[in-house]
Amino acid sequence: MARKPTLRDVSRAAGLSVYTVSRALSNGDDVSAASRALVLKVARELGYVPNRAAQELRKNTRSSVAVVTASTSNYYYIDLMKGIQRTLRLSDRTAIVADIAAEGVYTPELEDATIQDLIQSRTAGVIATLTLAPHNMKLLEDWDIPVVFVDSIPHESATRVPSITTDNFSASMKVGAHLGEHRYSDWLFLVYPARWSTRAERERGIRAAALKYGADIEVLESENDVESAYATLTAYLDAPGRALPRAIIAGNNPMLHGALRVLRARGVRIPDEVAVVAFDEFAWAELLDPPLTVLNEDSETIGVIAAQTLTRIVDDQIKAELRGDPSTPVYRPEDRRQLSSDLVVRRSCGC
Amino acid sequence: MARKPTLRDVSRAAGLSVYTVSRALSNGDDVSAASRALVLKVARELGYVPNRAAQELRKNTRSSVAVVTASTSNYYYIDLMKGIQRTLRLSDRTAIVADIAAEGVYTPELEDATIQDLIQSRTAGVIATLTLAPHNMKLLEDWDIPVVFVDSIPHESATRVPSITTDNFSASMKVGAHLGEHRYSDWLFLVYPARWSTRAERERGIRAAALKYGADIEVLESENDVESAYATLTAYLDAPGRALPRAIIAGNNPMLHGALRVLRARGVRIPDEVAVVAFDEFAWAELLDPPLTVLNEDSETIGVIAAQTLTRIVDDQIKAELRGDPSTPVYRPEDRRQLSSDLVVRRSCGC
DNA sequence: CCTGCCTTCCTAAACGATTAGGGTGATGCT
DNA sequence: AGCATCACCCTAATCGTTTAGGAAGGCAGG
Repeated sequence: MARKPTLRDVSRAAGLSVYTVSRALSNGDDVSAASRALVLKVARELGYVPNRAAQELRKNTRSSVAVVTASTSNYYYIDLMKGIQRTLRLSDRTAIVADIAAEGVYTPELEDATIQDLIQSRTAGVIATLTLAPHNMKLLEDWDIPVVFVDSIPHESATRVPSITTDNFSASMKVGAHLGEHRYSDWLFLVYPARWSTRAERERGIRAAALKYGADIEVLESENDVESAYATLTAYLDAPGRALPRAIIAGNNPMLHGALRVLRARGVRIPDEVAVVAFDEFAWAELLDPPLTVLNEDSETIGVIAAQTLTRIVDDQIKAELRGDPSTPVYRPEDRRQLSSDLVVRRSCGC
Repeated sequence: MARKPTLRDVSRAAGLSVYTVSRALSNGDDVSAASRALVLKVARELGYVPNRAAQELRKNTRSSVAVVTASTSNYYYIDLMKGIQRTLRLSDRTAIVADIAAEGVYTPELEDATIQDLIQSRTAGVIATLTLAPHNMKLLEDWDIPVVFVDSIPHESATRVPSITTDNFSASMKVGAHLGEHRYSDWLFLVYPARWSTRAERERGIRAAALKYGADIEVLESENDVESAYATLTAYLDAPGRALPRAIIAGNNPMLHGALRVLRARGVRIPDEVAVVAFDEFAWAELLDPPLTVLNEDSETIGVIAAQTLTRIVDDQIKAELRGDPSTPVYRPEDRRQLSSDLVVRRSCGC
């Protein structure tokens, strides 16, 4: 198109002022039925589409929400996004995904750059899947950008910030209890670093369960990807005089994948020699060999609730601003939610 | 923060004009070293962050690229996004994901609304994973927004629009040839609808291979999700007098998932009774029972190339605009690329 | 006829950045 | 001295919207 039509073009073509055109298009009053019809007709003919940058600048509003993540290759992420997108659509907002792991590895520099970028675009709000650096939380707070954590918790200094997680402690207890009932007495917990904040509660739950059932528990930490998990577990098992554990608990999908690869490489039979259970349900679990017993945390629902919470906070901000009140986001205590989860029992646990 | 600092605030605090401040911050010349240092210091102290809406409005630039998809739950999508994000980051652009399938089902209305939304935000460009309706292509063209298709092709009216796909015909021939060499003579191709444009070439390749190896080929179409695939295949096999095919070719991940579930439910042994091969490699394929023979199409590379192509087109547009030329996107013939792919041979084919 | 009150529309000022065009001294050259 | 050149900085217009603050006309009631 030679020149993209603007409001002014429509106004000229319709013989009305930009004011009237603007009002007509935004369904405001102050416009006669005849004018409105004319404006709509002309706008359609010209193919007018409002410029959102201009709207946002003038109205001081923003329409997109950022999802900050470092684990787009984790499968639970797909369901999470599904829930988020579905919910945001209801309030005409869009999600933008900001992955702060370049080539699969998290870097603090990228986190900083990303946050800077989000502030530049004056994002309406942030949904974070991992704990953000305190100075970045400060930055977002300064700019009145609300944050909601999913499956992760904020830095301890920000205890008011909402967070939607599974009740990881209870979940881990469930996992542990199941192993305990099988009378396995020697567990290995293969887990990602504490930067992903679910780690702490999951470990606490597993340890509590081990204590309760009188099992030995070893916690083995690996970087959060399949290759690292494979290497770490292999090195662990290769240590002199080390015997196979009776049960392996995989902290998430990459840990599970690495562990299964190790067991297969060594020809270890599941669950006869080693039982396996894992956190985070995924589509193929039912078809693996053997079908996997997995903790299902319903990430789609988590996504929905997170998006609802954020939407509410943002809407409250807008209302406050209209009243002339400061637009600092207001967090409610009930925005901190822990969802329960189920153990999907299949075959890998020995059932 | 009470009031967010603007360029004017910085200029006042530094005792310089907005012009000088703007130049200093954007690394332009026309500014003394002393002033620049002062400006940077003041800007940092005030916590100034430029407002991108204002920048984009004034400079008539845009910084985000939209990925239009209807299959976020397909696993290849993860790798695709990885490639796209990684590439866009190099030119300081961000990807926004626009899913035009609500609740997993594609709707034309949502496609229209999404395109409208993209034009409102004056997206720099679009990467589409499925064929878009002709009137929407027209709209994007009117607004000079370039489009690149990945793993899909544009509507026949838009033959110049770039498209990065695997060479699906050759790929299917490879799949078929492998089955042919196993001397299987009775194939079933379980496949998604033609709305996903890879369907046509994949079917053509499979048929060609069947002809070449003298095999019988049946094409069974299902909606593009696991449940539908399961239902469709079950209904097919339950028809009176129907025998099991010797080999099943699954058109993509959801088809494969549905098929495997059916075979498991019926206690069919793979590959002894029925061999299975599938399109689209995915992480768990090596761990399934049995490990799956799969066509690997390297979606990450596809993502990278698509993003590079789009970036180049957009950059050309910007240059043209600076020269005063029309900013219609220019597509080159070599932007239509077909990538080769490998068959990852594991066990499910009978090897 | 005057007044008040709608309804409908307009003018012009924002929003926060970029930048064309112009000004001011200092410096160097003839 | 006179003049050109340069480095540095400023004023003000501009991008495409929204909206406060009228203004004009019509109508009803006194």
